[in-house]
Amino acid sequence: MPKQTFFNLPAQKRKTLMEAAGKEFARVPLSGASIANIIKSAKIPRGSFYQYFENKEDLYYFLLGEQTKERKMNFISLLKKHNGDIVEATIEMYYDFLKQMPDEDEQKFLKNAMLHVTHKVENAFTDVFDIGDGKEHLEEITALVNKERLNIRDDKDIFHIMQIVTTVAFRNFVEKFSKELSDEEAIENFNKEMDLLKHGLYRRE
Amino acid sequence: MPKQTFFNLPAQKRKTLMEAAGKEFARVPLSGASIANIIKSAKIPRGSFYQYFENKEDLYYFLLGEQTKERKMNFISLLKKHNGDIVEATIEMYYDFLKQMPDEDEQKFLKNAMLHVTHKVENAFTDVFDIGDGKEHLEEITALVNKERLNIRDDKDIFHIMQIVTTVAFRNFVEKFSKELSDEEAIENFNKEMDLLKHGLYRRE
DNA sequence: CGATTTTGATGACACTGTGTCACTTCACTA
DNA sequence: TAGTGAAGTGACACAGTGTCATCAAAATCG
Repeated sequence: MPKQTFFNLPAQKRKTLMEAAGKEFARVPLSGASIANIIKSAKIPRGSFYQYFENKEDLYYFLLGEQTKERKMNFISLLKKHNGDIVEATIEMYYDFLKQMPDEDEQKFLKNAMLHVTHKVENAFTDVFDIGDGKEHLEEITALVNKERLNIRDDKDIFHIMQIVTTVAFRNFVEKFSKELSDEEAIENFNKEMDLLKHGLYRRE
Repeated sequence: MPKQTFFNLPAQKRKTLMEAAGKEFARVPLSGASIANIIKSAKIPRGSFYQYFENKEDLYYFLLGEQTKERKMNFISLLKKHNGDIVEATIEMYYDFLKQMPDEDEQKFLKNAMLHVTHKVENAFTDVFDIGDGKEHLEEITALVNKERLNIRDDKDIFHIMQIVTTVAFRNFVEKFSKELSDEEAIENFNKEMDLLKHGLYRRE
């Protein structure tokens, strides 16, 4: 997390800084990004950077979190819209994600993130639970889920289902970028896999 | 890929070098590893390192590939053993992987790899297809698979099923490391999820 | 053989980038 | 208006990378 100093900054300066960071992380993946470029582009001195952030990673994960925040917030409402159907909600989330695809820099940033996924990056995308107090949020989702339709014994299994669906969805994203699939191809693959998840890999007797 | 010079090296020297690399990559994740440490430990001059490898990453992915080679080779025989059942074969692969868990350095190396997974690392684990000529290998697997039991329309769907199963299996590994689960907990989670995959997330009518 | 060419070994060096720290400036309050 | 704590600043020490000119060894050839 950025230091308090960063949050005390005037909004404009904060925005400039984040834009500079976005630009640099769009240019190259985390490992290749340089603080020098960011501060040059944001026109702040080196010392200030360390006044605001622990290091490059600190800024990076903060930015990633910000960029995915809205997308994540959306899940609850999608769940309501689809009458508690987790898979359908995730499918629409996937579509939205593809459609939204914001400005070019943000797109490149995401691509870099996807191709150099760390455990932390993956969590940023798949932990739809982890907003604010994670516990409560998970409970909220659990309550919303339509259990009639699901092949589960108890509430704990909902967690596994979420896990599976988000993991496979995420993998499909990474693939879209790494294999440079068109939206159509990506969606075709994704739908096929979601279908297999719903009805099972094994044939029904 | 390492340069030819590396493969021309006497076996002993090559081994020493790989051990030194293993040690360094066990100590810290790729981004933190230093060539200086590796060459000091392997007692070779800096220039020689660049005679053998393009850079740190080159060595890293080569080492990763070597360490997982045998584990990957195993899949075909597991598939035969389980009469072409992909899920059962993958389940046994997972168990083997947990049980084998070799010397401490190799274990730490894997842990670092898992927690800082790049798209490339994930592929190293999940591309059970990609040994030697990928095309042939995939066909070999496709031929072996027992399609009677699977919920598929054509051979292309087998690919999606492999994708799903290996992705979820891989995610379970990462989780074992990141949440420091015991073997028992890890296996319980994993079995639960494999079961959901087999029979579907949706309830059978 | 000795000469020549090719291949490999070596470490000093230029360069890039990080994080720190002593010092300055600013904003606010007593 | 002096005093205090927070924020700003950039020079610097340090760590790491990749290259290159040079040397050594081995293979090839007339």
